[in-house]
Amino acid sequence: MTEHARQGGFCCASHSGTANVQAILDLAEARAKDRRVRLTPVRRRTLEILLQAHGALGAYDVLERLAAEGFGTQPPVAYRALNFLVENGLAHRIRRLNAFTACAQPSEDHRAAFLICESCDSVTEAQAGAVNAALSAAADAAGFALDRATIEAVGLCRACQGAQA
Amino acid sequence: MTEHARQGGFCCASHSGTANVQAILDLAEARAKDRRVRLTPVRRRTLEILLQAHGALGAYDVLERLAAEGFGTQPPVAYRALNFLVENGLAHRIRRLNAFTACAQPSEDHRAAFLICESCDSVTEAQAGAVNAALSAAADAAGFALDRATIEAVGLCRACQGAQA
DNA sequence: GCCTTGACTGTTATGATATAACGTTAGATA
DNA sequence: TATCTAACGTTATATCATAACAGTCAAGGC
Ligand SMILES: [Zn+2]
Ligand SMILES: [Zn+2]
Ligand SMILES: [Zn+2]
Ligand SMILES: [Zn+2]
Repeated sequence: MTEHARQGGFCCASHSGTANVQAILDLAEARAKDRRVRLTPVRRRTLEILLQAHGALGAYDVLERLAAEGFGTQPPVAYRALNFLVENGLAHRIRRLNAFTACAQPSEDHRAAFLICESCDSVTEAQAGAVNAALSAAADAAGFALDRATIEAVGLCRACQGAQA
Repeated sequence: MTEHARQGGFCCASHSGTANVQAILDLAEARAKDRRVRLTPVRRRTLEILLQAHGALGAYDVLERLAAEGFGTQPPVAYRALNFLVENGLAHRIRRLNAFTACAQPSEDHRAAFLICESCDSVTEAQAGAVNAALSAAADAAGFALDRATIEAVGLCRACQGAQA
């Protein structure tokens, strides 16, 4: 699901180097230590899979890859690893796509918004400070104690606007 | 799914009168005429079911009620009616709950945000003008052509804050 | 009026997403 | 090493959603 064609060795800039991936994996290790949770092999590998993915991946996509590498073959294997990553701020769940994506800025305590392209299914993580502030205000006005929020925008990414849809 | 207990004849103020329900049904009729679409019996009844519901209803909940009243018994019956209502601004889909809810302000061209209570599963439709403005700005900054958005907040409603969670 | 046409309904069948429950394994702790 | 718990992998099942097709109905052209 939601995987776009690659062109040559790498599909795009954000996947053309391992430097960034490595940095995030290092950060994940550090955070796990910090929080006294374990970044086990399945969990780590799941994060790598998300980081290397083009766009968000469904749980069953992740599972397929894990199974091919000798990890478990059944859905809970993928769901557990993905939920771990989400709980620890290393991945996000994109509800509109029934999919997951690695967090692009795991070092920040950000509440992200996602920009989902209807044409190519790409998912971009946007800065959502202002959006969350506005949402907090709206929640306050309603007497609602806001914990967290899902903010997902649908439209056309820059690339697909040129090619239109 | 997501149905809370009722207490006596009616569960709460928003369901204690038919006046508002009737007004919305009338508005739905008018809008259908306007748009040259048909508010058929299943569709109308589906809207009524949502309006009378306590919180959001899953498609299969709606289906169960429809089937009991002599409409079709299979999932597409419910999904089609629900999709019609959503497309015509008479209902909203709550992705976090895999559920649907009648629009509380169908007369406005609003882009709604939803406040979902973790404790009682109630869903409140909040004014989201400012939130959408902020989201538009974030999308612009990313070169993203925003079409529409899903904004769902999770937390505690006013009533459940008192009773804590 | 009556026929054409497209929208609507209902069905069967299947696909896609997600979790419950349980026995086993492996890390941490003492 | 003994013990305890988190994590893993499995089976089984629950839940959500759509594809495809046949019969029905209502609006618009003649
Ligand atoms: Zn993130
Ligand atoms: Zn695109
Ligand atoms: Zn609404
Ligand atoms: Zn509540």
